[in-house]
Amino acid sequence: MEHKRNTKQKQLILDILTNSPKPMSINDIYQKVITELPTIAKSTIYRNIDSLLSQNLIDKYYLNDNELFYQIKDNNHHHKHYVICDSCKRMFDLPLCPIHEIENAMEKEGFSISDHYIQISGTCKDCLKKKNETDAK
Amino acid sequence: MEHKRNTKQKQLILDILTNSPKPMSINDIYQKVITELPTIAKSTIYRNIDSLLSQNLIDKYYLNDNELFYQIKDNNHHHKHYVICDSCKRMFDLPLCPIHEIENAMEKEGFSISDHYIQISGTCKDCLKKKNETDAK
DNA sequence: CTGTCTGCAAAAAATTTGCAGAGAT
DNA sequence: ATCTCTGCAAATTTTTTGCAGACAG
Repeated sequence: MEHKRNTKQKQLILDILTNSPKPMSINDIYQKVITELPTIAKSTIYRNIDSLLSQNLIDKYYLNDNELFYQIKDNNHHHKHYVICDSCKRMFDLPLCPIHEIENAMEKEGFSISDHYIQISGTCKDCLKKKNETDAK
Repeated sequence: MEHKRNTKQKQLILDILTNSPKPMSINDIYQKVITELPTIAKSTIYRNIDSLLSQNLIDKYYLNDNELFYQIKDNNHHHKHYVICDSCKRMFDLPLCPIHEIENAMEKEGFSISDHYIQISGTCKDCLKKKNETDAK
């Protein structure tokens, strides 16, 4: 069995994802990486993202537009519950997780759940405030 | 303002999506279309899918793997609640919609919700049954 | 008729792969 | 020392675009 190694390229990608307040696309990551490692090849990004996914260190998913996004796996969010502000793109916590009720209901009907994904979008308190201030002018 | 026209290509794509019990990828659609219209160009599929999306006749979303899927818009599901069987890819109804509770809690905290999306995946009753029968052999 | 839509071919964009050398363990 | 990872270039795959003719309204 092959053994995954730690390289500065991989570590850098992981650091960038760890410090990003929001999910990043391959291009987001690439743009950020080349400021520190200008000679890196894009294929290295692809290969490391695959590697990190298979090591279960990051999550891959899909936002509203046409791109895949990657984000560090957050142990407090192994259920994928996202709340995203349309305006500032920050992500917030779901105040409650309703999935267990659903799970119970569905398993009663004979469906075995392996995964779930909840994404809620809207405008956060801060952006609403800004918006109101602008409108008032 | 340009006016959208109805062509047999577009109608065929819409019919195929209407009659499909499950979401289809661009390739799924293309493979199906060429059995009736062998000379159609793939770019026509892309263009018509864009057109149908902008007419709000279909929904676009993302399943577990790396592909975009399209599905006819179902008026009973304007909230995007999907339950998908990993095995047969059929889609089922959510037995209950928990979003209103969450909505209340979040709006209390000052977040204004514009959209939400719930996807639950797993194995359906039928596929579980098949699986058990196979395992038993 | 007036434009939009189509098929084709070509272009552009995104992702994957082969390889020889660099670097991690 | 071994074997994985990297950068580069090329190959492949996916999506978009330009154009002249077809065809819907």
